[in-house]
Amino acid sequence: MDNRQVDMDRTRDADRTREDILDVATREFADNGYAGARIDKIAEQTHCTKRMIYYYFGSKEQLWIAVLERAYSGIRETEQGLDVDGLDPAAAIRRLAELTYDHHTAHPDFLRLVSVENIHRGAHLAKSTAVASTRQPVIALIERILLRGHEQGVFRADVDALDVHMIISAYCVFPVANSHTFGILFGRDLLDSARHDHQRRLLGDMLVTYLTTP
Amino acid sequence: MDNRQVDMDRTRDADRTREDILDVATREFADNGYAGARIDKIAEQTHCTKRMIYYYFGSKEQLWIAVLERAYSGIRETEQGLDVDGLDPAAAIRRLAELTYDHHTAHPDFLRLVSVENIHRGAHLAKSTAVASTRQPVIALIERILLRGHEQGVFRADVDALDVHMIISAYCVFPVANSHTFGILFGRDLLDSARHDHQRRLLGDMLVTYLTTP
Amino acid sequence: MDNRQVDMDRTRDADRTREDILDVATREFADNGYAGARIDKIAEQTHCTKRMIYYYFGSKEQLWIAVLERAYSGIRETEQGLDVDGLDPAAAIRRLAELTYDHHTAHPDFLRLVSVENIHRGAHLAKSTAVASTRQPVIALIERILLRGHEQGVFRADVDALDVHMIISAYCVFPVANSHTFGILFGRDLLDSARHDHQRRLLGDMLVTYLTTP
Amino acid sequence: MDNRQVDMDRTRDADRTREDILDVATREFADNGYAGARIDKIAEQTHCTKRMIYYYFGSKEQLWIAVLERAYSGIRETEQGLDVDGLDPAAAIRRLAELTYDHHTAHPDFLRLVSVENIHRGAHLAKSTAVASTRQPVIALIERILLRGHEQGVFRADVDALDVHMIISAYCVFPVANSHTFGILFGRDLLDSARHDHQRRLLGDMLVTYLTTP
DNA sequence: TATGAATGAGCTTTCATTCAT
DNA sequence: AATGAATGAAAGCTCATTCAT
Repeated sequence: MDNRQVDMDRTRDADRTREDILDVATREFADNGYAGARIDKIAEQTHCTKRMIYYYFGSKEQLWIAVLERAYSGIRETEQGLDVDGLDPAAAIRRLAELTYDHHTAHPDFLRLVSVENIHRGAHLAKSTAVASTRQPVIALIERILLRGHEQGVFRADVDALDVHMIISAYCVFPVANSHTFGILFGRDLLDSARHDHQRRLLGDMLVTYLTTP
Repeated sequence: MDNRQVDMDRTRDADRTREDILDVATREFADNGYAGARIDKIAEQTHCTKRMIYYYFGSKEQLWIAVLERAYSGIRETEQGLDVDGLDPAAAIRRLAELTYDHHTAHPDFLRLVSVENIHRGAHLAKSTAVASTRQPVIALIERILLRGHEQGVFRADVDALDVHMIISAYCVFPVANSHTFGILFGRDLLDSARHDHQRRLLGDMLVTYLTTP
Repeated sequence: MDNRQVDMDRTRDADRTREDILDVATREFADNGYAGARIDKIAEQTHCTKRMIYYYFGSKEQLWIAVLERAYSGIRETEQGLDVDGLDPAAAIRRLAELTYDHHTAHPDFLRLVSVENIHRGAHLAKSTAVASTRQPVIALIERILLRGHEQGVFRADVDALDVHMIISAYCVFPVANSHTFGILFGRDLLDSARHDHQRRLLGDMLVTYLTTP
Repeated sequence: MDNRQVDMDRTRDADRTREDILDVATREFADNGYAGARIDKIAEQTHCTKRMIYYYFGSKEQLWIAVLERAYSGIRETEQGLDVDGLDPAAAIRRLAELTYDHHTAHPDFLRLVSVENIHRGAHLAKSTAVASTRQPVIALIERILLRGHEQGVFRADVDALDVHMIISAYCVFPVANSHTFGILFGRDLLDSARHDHQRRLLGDMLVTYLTTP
């Protein structure tokens, strides 16, 4: 192997190690919160030593930020993979709502991380230039759909895209972020796969009904 | 003073100390999560010593459970203070939604505690007989309103009370529980008092529109 | 034993533990420098656990400051125990020089600590209000002696008390602070007790000769 | 270029790298002591990697010894550059004292290294054959001056060259080695350039006065 | 000659908890 | 009912050093 090849292999190994650490750290932070997460436990479940975690990430806080950043990049990619150009406005909104619902229920760890970060008042996310400074294309997307709906005379005019996004987020976050306490208090498992379709459809129904009522 | 009087005073002192500890502990847990909360810091801000916390509550976990129980009793009292008998069904639903919205935005610490408890998969709440075994009268209330609405022909029939409760909860929890990350990512402060009325009305509008659309 | 007695005993125990820690820490810091000193080693040689060191002093740095403060209080007490009122000016200066020489050669650890603190640019001493803000009565003492000598016509007039103090300090510090490198390079043990009297007398001779030469 | 030329270039590069490392290491050790110095920090400030430091010096301790050796060679060269043959004995002593004073105030890092080495009881210097086994010509020089002074009837006879050297060293080392603690305690900056001439002259005055007083 | 990745051992510090009174 | 002193276990983190190439 020539030197270039060797360097690429090393880089690939290093990247793999980094990803490996991030995978395990995501689970540990999501399961135990920031303060409850243990660097030792992360090391144990990784194919590397605790020392390497500091070698790659510098500190527990920076590891946490890296975990957060990667988690946020996931939902953004999902949103960017969405193509609603061929759909009528109501179907487009419904499509976005369903996509969000599916992503959140499929990635409970992501929302657990978000909960933890909110407990810490977003202090770490605010530090992350990678996340904080990113434009959120989903808002522009909703704006386009709402405008199209209004132009076609099917949507009411007085609706704000950020409000719509908040409604979708709130509805999709809740069953994941609060499933345990809700389950204990009300005896219903919000993540029960038997309820998935019903619950997802309810969001679309409610939104579309609201948007199409004059 | 006779002995009985002395005992009552002691009891009152003890109660006051307990409440004092719970107040401080609520803030500490809400601000730092379960693992991040420090018994030392709670003791510092209380008019008693660390040893007293153990005297009254036995352990950090039991203190946490006591904090949770007291917080849940707050929302339950609010709900039980609600009287919708004089209102038509739409107004009644709107009233409940607004009451919930107001309670949650007025008690952000409560929802922070709930977030923390969900991170821990509700393990402590499940242990608490005080909370877990309590009937949730709010569901029965919603059922009565929905039934009345259906009987009067103003509400659709195919709506589940628990779904309605989840919608309300999701919408009311989100601005409080996720205000920081949402603010950083989308540049809008969901707790801005200037937006309070608009946001609260939007929930009622959306719910009533949905319920009254055949 | 009544409660007051018990409290006093506890206080005495606590004080003894503190002093015990300071004794051992003084040696450890003097032997290894600030960074080289090990909290573990201090704990080993103390009748208490490592945890207690943090209980009493809070951090390695604060322990270091406490060690420094106690060391400086030693030389100050020695100086304040000095009474030169009955001596003529030349004898008084000689007495002060000898006292300083004896104190420094008798407390090599003190000067090792001072060396270490100078390596750290006095950063910790500057923080210590106990030491930094203390008046140094020795300067006033030298001023009085110099004035008396001038009034009696035996001392020259153009001498500054701080210069005299620096000369004494420099001469008394060097054999202790630099004994090892000097010994290796020049083959003479400056702390050899056989040389003590000669070296001590030389300082007095030189100072008095200088002060009394017009 | 022929092979010999290539080898010479390599050697020159290697020498430059060595010097580069020694420069940076000198500052790092002088600023932080032996244990406080960080190989990582030295590497950062050098135009080479950490691995190279080990390649050239083998270990932290050997690097420290190399730093010490180079520092000592500096003062020795200064002393050897001194020519007092044309001066009368008093002027010669004064010249030596001034030269030493100037060298020490001009090279504070050197004395910081010496302080650090004394904290470690000269253990490393003793290992260094380069330094420990070197004859110290300065002593012979002082002996010659003293002898000449005595022969000319201007100096007293009972003075030892090593004592004179110690006096000079003590006086010249102190303002540099103890400037920080002295400044904090007595409010005078011993390295203030405005005081340089005065302080340097005082040493010569005192020495010459002592040597010339019968 | 040169390097990026990796590490074992040990560092300072923290924390919920208990002991003795 | 109340307390100051004390602690074992483990946390996050660091450091001089070496491996593989």
